[in-house]
Amino acid sequence: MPELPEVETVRRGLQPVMEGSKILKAETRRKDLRFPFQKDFIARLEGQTVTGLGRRAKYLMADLESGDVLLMHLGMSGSFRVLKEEGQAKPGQFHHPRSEDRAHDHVVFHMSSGAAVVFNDPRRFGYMKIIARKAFEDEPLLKGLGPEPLGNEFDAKMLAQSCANKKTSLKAALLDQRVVAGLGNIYVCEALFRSHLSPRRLAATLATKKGEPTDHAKRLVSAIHTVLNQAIKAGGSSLRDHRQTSGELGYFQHSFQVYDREGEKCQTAGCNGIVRRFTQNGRSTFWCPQCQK
DNA sequence: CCGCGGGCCTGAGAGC
DNA sequence: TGCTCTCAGGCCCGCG
Repeated sequence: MPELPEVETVRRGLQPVMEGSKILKAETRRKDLRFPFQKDFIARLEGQTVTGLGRRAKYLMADLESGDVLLMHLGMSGSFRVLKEEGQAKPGQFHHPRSEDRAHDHVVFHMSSGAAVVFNDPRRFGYMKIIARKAFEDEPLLKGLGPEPLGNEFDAKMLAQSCANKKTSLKAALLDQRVVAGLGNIYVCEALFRSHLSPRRLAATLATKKGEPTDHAKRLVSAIHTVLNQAIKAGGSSLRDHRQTSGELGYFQHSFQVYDREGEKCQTAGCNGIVRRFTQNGRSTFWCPQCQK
């Protein structure tokens, strides 16, 4: 499911019920997600106050007063729901609006704010890991990540430099989390479309021979900013699994111009192209061959 | 080091 | 109705 806008939407939903609140009880309902839970997973969470809830790329990070950080990744199908605890008398019991989903509720945090925070993940590509804040710099999961696409350091110059020596397509480069961290298949397709750049173009063409950013690089960075900001504002894109923590759907999928729109007319003004689909590095690419060059 | 393809899982939808 | 096949928003790992 989730790319940066979906993860950011989830972060904003969890923040009010987690930040400044204590984890009274934590439950894991199986021994693993993508990886086995650490043996001391529960012990390091229970009794801890969450001092901050942040995001890095597609990771959620809960800072704990102990100095630990709870790292959470939604994989392909992970989602969080915020539910109201039904009563102090029955810890572990909470109201669930979609009872048929209970089979994939794998983790629950019972917060002192009165919220039950439930992690659901049918495919279990998601995972949670607790790391010490001191060891943050060395964390292998985070170590190679490139810049935040909405951060100050990500600009045309930086993008051009990191693409300059790449031997791969622009599509593959943008999906590479070492180049820019947080984009996935949907937003790469949409950003390329909005900047009229072909997904097949060589990534290295974003830089001149002197390593300066081309106008293409500037257009692309600007399209990435626009599409991510609009998607966050829309609560993300709900194709299958993504939900806001309230259970509401995101609605940016209605604003897709190419993703999942094979065969439809190109929306670029004055273009009479048709949206096409092909496979690049094992993933579907949607684009308009007419106006993306 | 880099780029690519396989594999990890479950579920939805298409086609027969 | 039900089976089989394909595909899905991500990313680690091993190979060449």
